[in-house]
Formats: sequence, structure tokens, C-alpha cells
Amino acid sequence: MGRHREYDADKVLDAVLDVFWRKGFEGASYSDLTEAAGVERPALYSAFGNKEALFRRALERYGERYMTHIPEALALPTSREVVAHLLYSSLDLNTRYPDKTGCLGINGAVAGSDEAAPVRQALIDFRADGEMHLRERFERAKAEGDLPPGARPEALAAFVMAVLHGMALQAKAGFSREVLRGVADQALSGWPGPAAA
Amino acid sequence: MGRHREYDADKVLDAVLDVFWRKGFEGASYSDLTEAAGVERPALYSAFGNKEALFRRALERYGERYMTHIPEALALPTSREVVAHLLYSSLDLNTRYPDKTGCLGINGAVAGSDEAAPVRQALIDFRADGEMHLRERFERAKAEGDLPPGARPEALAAFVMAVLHGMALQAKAGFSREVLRGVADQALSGWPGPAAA
DNA sequence: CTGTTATCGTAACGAAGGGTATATAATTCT
DNA sequence: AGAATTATATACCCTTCGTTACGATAACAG
Repeated sequence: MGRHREYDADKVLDAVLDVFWRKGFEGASYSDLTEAAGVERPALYSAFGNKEALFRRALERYGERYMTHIPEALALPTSREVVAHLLYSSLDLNTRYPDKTGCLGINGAVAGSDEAAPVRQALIDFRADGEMHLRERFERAKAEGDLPPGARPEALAAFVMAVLHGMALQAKAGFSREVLRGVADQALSGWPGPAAA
Repeated sequence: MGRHREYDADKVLDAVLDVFWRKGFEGASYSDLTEAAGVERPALYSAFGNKEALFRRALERYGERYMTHIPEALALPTSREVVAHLLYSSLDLNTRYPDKTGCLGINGAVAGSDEAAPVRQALIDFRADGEMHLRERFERAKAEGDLPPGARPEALAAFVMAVLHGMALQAKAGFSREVLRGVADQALSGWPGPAAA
């Protein structure tokens, strides 16, 4: 019983996600969020909790809605294809929406006040999760002979993540798809093949 | 004539720089800055202007004090040496001070409120300046035959910057020197040599 | 219809943000 | 010494921040 909510909580979360994507956690004010969501302040609080909880929900949704290319990539047969898919699909995501370039996993928070430390840690964990899956995929590739015996899955995974994050920063800085494509190409050109010693 | 200032403006700027390095532009409050500098608020204003002007001065100083490895790298004889020096010396800088990891050029601001847009642009310009010098260096390398005729200096420069920035983010996230070394190694392993077609 | 329950909107809260007015202390010039 | 000038320090300004009380409104159960 009781009154029904007059807004669509999913749409609200999407609107909030967009704002966090553009402005990051600390850069997005509650007024920004409520205005974008078309909802009054107490509605956001009652539905999602405080700003940090709201951000975590938005990050979770980001993973579900926009990170679908990661499992897609990991399922490809060779490590080279995994990396290629990861690079080019991330490039696309980072530049697809002109009003929210880059990646929430990075834009959300890099540096900031001490109060926002838990949010930064959540983002670090978020990125570490992807890196872990990638490392495991490369370990498998190494075991399968798809990567040379001397390959270091941990280093390769960290390298791919570094390029992805670097590209995300560049996208946020306004770099064109073409330039980012050159970055991805170069990252891929040095990828170790199965034949190497 | 008039009273002498009781503090060392250079030391104050260094202290301010450290805070911005750790917390970024918007994450650093004026109280943080004055406390670290050991100086009252009006002193900062009278010496450097408002927060944005103070940040720009700090960024300028950062370039002078901490980016000395860039001209060093550019002066090396081959593009491979240039990149190697850039990667490993940046790695060192990004992890040298445990209390200010990463790079001010990135930590300073990635995303944030609309009010801070000029500061973000200043940082974008700051990074673009380094990339431009790198691209010019690679163009020279190409002309000298140090890079193959098919090499794309713009893409190579963007790639190196992407790796550098990705590593800076990883350093800020707490990655160890060893892992970052693996990233740099992999970035360098795919570098085009003079012999390629 | 009435009582209960949950949402809505207004309006406010205390805290912290960046930025200054002002009065005092220190130094130099005349 | 006295006037002019510059730095220091206290204390405050106004705005915005995240968060919440509270009364009005709407839906359901009996």
C-alpha cells in the first residue's frame, strides 16, 4: 500500500549515470543530478541512499549496460583477438556519446578530497576486476600456446589496461576516433604471437 | 618599501603543488592549501591570485621541476631510446613519492564541475604540448630513417602518451613499480625499428 | 469513507566552499 | 621621528554543498 512512485527508477539511474560520467563523483552536485533526473532531491535519497550509494549504483549499472564488450572480448579464441576487440570497442564507447566521452571508471574519480576516498577505491576495484579477468584470459592463452612461454600475463594485462585508460583520457580530452585508432593499432602491432620463443 | 613577506614564496608554491598533485584542483580546498603551506589565506591570494591562478602557477612549476626528463628524452639519438627514457623516467616519477603518486597533469583534473572547465583545458593543453614535441621528434626520426617510411609519427606519439597516462593512473591506483615496468617493457617491445619496410 | 502507508515538493539545516574587509604590525623613504 | 607602504592575522561575507524535516498528496486495505 501507499503512494506509487511517479518516476521510473531505471530512467533516473540512467540520467544520474550520465551526469557522473561527464562530471565525476565530486564534480557532480546533487542539483546537477536532480535536474538531469527530473526528480526532487528527497526522491533520490529515498530511492538510492546518499550520494556515494547513488554513485555505486550508477557504476554498477555502467558495468552492466556499457561494459558488455569485455566478456565478448574474453570469449574470442586468441589473445590477439581479445585485445583487438577490447581496444576497438572501448575506443568506440569512449567516443560514441559526444556529451559523455571517456569512461566512467576513470572520469568518476582520479584524485580528490579525502572524503571521496572510498569512491576512488571503488573505482580502483572496478578497474582491477577487469584487469584480473584479462590476466586470467592471458594465462589461459599461454597454457594453450597462443602466447609464448616467456609471456607474462600480468604484465600484458596491465599493459592493455594502461592503453585502454590512456585512450579513455584522450577521448575525454577530445581526441578524434582516428587518432585513437592509431593508438590502438600501435598497441596491437607489438602483440606477441604464438610462434615467438 | 613596506613590510617584507615572512614566508618563502617558492616553498609555499611547492607545498601547494604537492596538495594539488595529491587531490587535484577541485579536490584541494583552500584550507588544505593554506595548512600545507603554513600561511594564512590572504597571503596566498595576495601572492598568487585566486585558486585557478594558483593552480596554473603550480602546474607551471611542476613542468619546470618535474618534467625535466622530457627534454632529456627528446635529445636522445634514436626514437627507441627516446621512448624508453620517457617510459622509465615517468614510471619513476609516478612512484617516487608515496604521498603524491601519478602525475599532476592528470590528477589535476579529468572530469569535474563546469566551473573548473578552464583548468581542465589548461591540463589538456599541458599534455598536448608534450605530445607535440614527441610527434615532432618522431617526424625527425622518420626523416632520418630511424623510423620506417610507413611510420605515423602522430599515431606513435599518441600511443606513447596513452601508455604514459595509463601508467600514471595505475601509479595513482597504487600499482607497484614492478608491474609498471612490465607495462613499459611491453610498450617498448612493439616499437618499430629502422629496418622495417 | 476512513485509516494507514508511502511518496512528493517545499523549504530548511549545518558545514564547508572560495574569496575579502579590516585592523595591526613591520619596514622604508623623507 | 613621522608618513607612506606593504604584509599579517582575525574574522567575516555569500554561495553552494550534501542531507533531511515536514506537511501535503495519492494509493490501497478495511
